[in-house]
Amino acid sequence: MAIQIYNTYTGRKEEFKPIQPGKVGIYLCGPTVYDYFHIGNARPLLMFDIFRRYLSYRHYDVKYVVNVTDIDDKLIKKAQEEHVTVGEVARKFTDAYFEDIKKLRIEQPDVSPRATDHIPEMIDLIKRLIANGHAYELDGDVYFRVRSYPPYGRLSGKNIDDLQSGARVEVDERKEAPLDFALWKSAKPGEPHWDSPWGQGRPGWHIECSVMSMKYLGENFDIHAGGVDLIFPHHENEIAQSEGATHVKFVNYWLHNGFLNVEGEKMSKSLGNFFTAREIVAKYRPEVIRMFFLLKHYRSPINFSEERICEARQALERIVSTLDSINTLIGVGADIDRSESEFVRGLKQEFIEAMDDDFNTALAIAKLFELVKEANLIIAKETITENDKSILMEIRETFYEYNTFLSILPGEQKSDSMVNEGAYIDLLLEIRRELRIKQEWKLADQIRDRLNELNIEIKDSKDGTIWRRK
RNA sequence: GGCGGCGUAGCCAAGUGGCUAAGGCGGAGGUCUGCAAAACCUCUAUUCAUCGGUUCGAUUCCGAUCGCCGCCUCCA
Repeated sequence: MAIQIYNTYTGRKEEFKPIQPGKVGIYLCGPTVYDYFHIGNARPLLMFDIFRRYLSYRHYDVKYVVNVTDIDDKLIKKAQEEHVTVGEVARKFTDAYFEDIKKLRIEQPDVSPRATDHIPEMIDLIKRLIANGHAYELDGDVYFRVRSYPPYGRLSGKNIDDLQSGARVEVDERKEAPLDFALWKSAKPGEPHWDSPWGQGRPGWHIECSVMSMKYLGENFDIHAGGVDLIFPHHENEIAQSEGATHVKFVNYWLHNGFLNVEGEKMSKSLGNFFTAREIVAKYRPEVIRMFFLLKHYRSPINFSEERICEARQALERIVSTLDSINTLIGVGADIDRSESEFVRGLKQEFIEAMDDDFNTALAIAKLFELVKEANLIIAKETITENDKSILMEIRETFYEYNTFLSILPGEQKSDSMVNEGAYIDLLLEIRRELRIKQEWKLADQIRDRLNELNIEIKDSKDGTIWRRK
């Protein structure tokens, strides 16, 4: 079965057929760097990174581009408020963006183009649009002539007449039509600006994505992604601009993630009901946050609350503790010959089918829990055969394999101090073991309680005592 | 007003024209244990918002109703 993807453009799931066999070009509308991004903004960054890595896992050669919008109204406003330059705002929050995605275990895109590095290309594209009648200049501004592009509204399922009657924007009287949107804006005093054939100014918001996606992925590329709120007008405008200039189909598959809500309302800066990603990642492990998102299909809205995050943490704990048990039972590095069991193979196939079906991570994760259940059943047995062991190994290998794109297992990297700490804890537990043999419960319990206060959890079992950080 | 989506157990959440409606959290029992914690196991929806229709058969398709949400303006 081939990979199926829900395409907003056609409104249905379609078989994914890359333009070039074995290769995929993906563009995601990235952050506007005027502030730290919040946990809702993290959803597309996190999910599409997983999809991109999954496609790599499925042997596609993926080129993944996520832009950085470093010039727009919000940056200008922020700079004015803080009495710094727009460049300083952009630098600060671009750095923060890269730090934050790293903390969330999101991999670097192959290309992270900045809007301000592509002004000449934007000017070129606008020139082409003017030349072929899709755009017009007005006192140093340039507008796209929506009426000149008949398919306008196709992506968002809107028609131009409805849009005009429902328009709530104050209409710029100079424009030919209310829906015409800015490609180039003349500079106001004190604003950043670039020279152009229409005087000094700056690009409109939508043009950068057309330019940068086509520059790095070609005039026609496979996948363009973003939040549902970008469907209109941003992506609609991108299509009009790009196809108006090239007369080539812009994007084959449009993917849109659902919103993250807080108590039923969307999380947004303007509503003030947001948490920055860095706040959340400081409070919960990145794996937990990833699990939280994975537990729901990317196109559905997801409700954010600490309770939901804690549920995700518990769910993840179930996986991690089973893997721990496997490791203590058969050793971390053990390598015994394995004949792939029917059971594991079946579930692996179901996992892949779930992922292939429009990236149904919620279903895929459920398959993982069925593996966990099987592993626990084996672990609980009185006698464990060699065959049992090999099944446990297969299950463990499966988790490691899928973790290459899920990144939900605890990170390997441990600092030196943590390694040392581990040695001390082992020492304490060794002493405690002696005490328990001598039935000196009081002292033994004291060690347990004190370690617990230090967030080290002790679990006694017949196979010995294991510990972990809470 | 226009367009789109959603309504599945206490909560979260997949899914399908007909076989036992996944999985997780929580809860209840049990196992293990010096005690504890943790963990594990078992159980936890005669039913899929409501009402009609199509069908041999619908939670799944169609229509209506009610409720919730998003977009139509910057927004992931």
